[in-house]
Amino acid sequence: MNTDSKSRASIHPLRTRLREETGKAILEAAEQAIGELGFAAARIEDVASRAGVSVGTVYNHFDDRDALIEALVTRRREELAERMDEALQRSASAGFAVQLETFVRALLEHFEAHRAFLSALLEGEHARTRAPIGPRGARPNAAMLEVYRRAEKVVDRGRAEGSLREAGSELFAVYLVGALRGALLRELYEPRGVPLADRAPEIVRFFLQGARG
Amino acid sequence: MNTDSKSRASIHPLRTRLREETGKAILEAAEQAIGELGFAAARIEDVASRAGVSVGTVYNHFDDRDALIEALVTRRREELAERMDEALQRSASAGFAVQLETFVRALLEHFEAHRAFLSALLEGEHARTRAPIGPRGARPNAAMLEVYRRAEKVVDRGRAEGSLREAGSELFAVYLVGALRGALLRELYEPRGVPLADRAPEIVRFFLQGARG
Amino acid sequence: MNTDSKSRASIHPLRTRLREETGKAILEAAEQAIGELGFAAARIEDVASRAGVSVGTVYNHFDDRDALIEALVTRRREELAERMDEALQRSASAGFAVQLETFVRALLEHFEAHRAFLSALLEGEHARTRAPIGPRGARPNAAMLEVYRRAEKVVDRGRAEGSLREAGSELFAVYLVGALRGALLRELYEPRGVPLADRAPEIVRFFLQGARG
Amino acid sequence: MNTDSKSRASIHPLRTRLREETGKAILEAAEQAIGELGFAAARIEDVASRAGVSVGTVYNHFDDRDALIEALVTRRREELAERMDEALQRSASAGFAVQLETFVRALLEHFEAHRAFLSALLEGEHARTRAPIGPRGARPNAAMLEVYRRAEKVVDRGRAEGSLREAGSELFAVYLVGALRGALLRELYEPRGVPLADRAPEIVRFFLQGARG
DNA sequence: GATGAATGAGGCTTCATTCAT
DNA sequence: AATGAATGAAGCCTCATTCAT
Repeated sequence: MNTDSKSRASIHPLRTRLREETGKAILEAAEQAIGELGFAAARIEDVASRAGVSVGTVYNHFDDRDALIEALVTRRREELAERMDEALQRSASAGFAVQLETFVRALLEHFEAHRAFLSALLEGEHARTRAPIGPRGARPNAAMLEVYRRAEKVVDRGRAEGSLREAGSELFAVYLVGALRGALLRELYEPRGVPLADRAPEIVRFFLQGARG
Repeated sequence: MNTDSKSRASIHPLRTRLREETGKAILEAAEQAIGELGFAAARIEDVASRAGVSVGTVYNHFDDRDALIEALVTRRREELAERMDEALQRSASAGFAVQLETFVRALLEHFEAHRAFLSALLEGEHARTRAPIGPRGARPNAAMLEVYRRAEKVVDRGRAEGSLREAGSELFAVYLVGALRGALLRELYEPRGVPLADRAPEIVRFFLQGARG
Repeated sequence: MNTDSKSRASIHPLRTRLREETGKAILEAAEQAIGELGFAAARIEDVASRAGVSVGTVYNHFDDRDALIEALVTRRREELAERMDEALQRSASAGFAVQLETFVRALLEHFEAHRAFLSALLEGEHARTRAPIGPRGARPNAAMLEVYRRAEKVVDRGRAEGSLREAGSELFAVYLVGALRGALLRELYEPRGVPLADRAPEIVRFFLQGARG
Repeated sequence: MNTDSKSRASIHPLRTRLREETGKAILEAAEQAIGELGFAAARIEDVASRAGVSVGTVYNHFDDRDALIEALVTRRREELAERMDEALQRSASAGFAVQLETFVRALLEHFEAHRAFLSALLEGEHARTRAPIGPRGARPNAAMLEVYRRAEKVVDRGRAEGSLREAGSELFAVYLVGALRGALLRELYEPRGVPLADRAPEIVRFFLQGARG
């Protein structure tokens, strides 16, 4: 959002609150619009109408389209990071397998909560807006980087304590996230009634033992 | 492409050949442009200039932007399908593990051959052009469906002959493709010198034994 | 026009008024542009510049080029219908010959008021925009249908009260409108100083007595 | 057409003949295309395909689109002029009323023979192609001028020999042609089985006696 | 701050015209 | 001469962004 909301918080707390409410409503509308229409097709007008405000108001809260999307992605990424970190901390003292499952479950839950947006986010694991600026080339999006970083950490622990083998382990995190992502997309296309998070043990088992054992 | 090229092919074989060359050149230019700029940002002009033709020529070969993209995606999908089927047949008489690796290798090779485009294709595992078709949001793209279908077949064989366990097996294909996809994206972001296909044994081992064994 | 202008009219009456003004200005600019350039040659840009707005604004008011033209034609047709009906009612109690002349005069006056546009409207007594609707070719345009309908009514009255003969009378309305149209076009090509409406008695005399009597 | 066909007529009579055949076929195709699609919408490709030749061939015969249309209009106009003149001469020695009817009949027959094209020709009694060049403004098309000229002549004779009154007579030709045109359009929209030419007596009666007598 | 009409750059598409074969 | 693919100027339309109220 445009203003640094701290500065006047004490002077106009209500106004500030309202402003923040509107900002959040716009972000949620953007998530919804992008979920329904995709990054490329979602127009500012789509966001505004879903938020129940005018286009002008959207621009009162965000500098431009890119800033809006960036704010949305950033916020979701931070929420995801928090959730992952919380899960990792909570299970830090448990065994590796438990921590692993806790981590996987956290991811599944987060995606379940933002299923619509997820669709569009996974769309570009490497984010890309309309007008590419600067030298093009694939870049993993920041959210996925956060995920990979934590996944690496968990894998590292497993390897350190001998729960995972060394050979070929540099891609374990990648495989784990990939398998997870596969499960998510499948759920997206062929939704089952079951909560997504219930798949966690199964995924962990696959990760640890593979499809044979 | 627009042609019913057969009709006069016998009269002007050269011209027909040239026409087909142009069509192919445009498709390749489209692949390149989309690879560089993304589905949403690639303009017809970008395609035309990369193909060394004028915009008008693109429209002499394809009805509109969507038709061009569809033609490209379809062609690549068919090539991929052929490659997968060839691999499966070639290894049909070999053991399950060998067939699995052959299959994985075929996928890796195909993606390596179309690395640029791949980036954009994975972008939307659920394809979505401008106008989302129908009210529905996510749909797996046709190419991925072809992949899943074959992967299921391979997994089925493994399960049938007792090489894979039953429990949780309905998502094995999904995990396999997911892990593979993870490896591909990683390669995209942090390319190594090694041919991608060399990763096949490692991925198969992970799939069969998991990260523990 | 695109508006459902009522919805917020009470909130911003001024803005609503302005919006309607703009819409009307665009319609008038379209009439002018079409009058000068013809249906086929008049570009949206021509309309916009004559209205003193940008292209975008035209599209804020009308869905597309066809909608704009349709709106214009419809509006003029309705005005014409009103004018004709008013004339017919005003002269309903007068004698047949008087009513006939009043009717003719109303038509002449209307066309005089929209001389520029008239040229283009008569251009296609059978309307035809870009895409001919259906496989069929010629269709009388709606405005002329309105004219014919009223002309038939007047003729019917004349016949009913014995002022017109029966024989061959089914085309009398057509002849009347045709003769009128001829006079209009002549005026268009070789304008005289006299108000067009002054020709009414002459035309009526020709219609009733022919060129002999 | 481009070449002055006389120059080589004696050297390559066959080739010349073929060339002329093609040219005529293209003109007829153009008439057909314009009849179906309208002046504005008929593309060179539409003409070429109807003529069974390629676009290039059209350009081998006519300098550009305007030249093609002009050639078509000119040819039809000349045919019409011939037909009218023949009718006038044939009936020169007959009475005025007979000549009038002969003239009207000739017009009706001509239009019947080119009904499709007629539709488009009447569309613009003042011709107007895509890109208007020079100062715009309504101009009667040349074909109609030919018609008016002859109609005036006939009317003049009638007036000279006292068959028509003087008062208001300067527009009699205009009324006559207008009434005729009305009848033609009516036939176009609501075709009857009867040959159009059979309407001649009726129209003449209306012209001479009006709708009353 | 909210509103929504106005703006105009930019993308898509058409089609008259050219020209190598 | 005929062919038809290539060309590119020009028109339609969209939508991010601005700004007066």
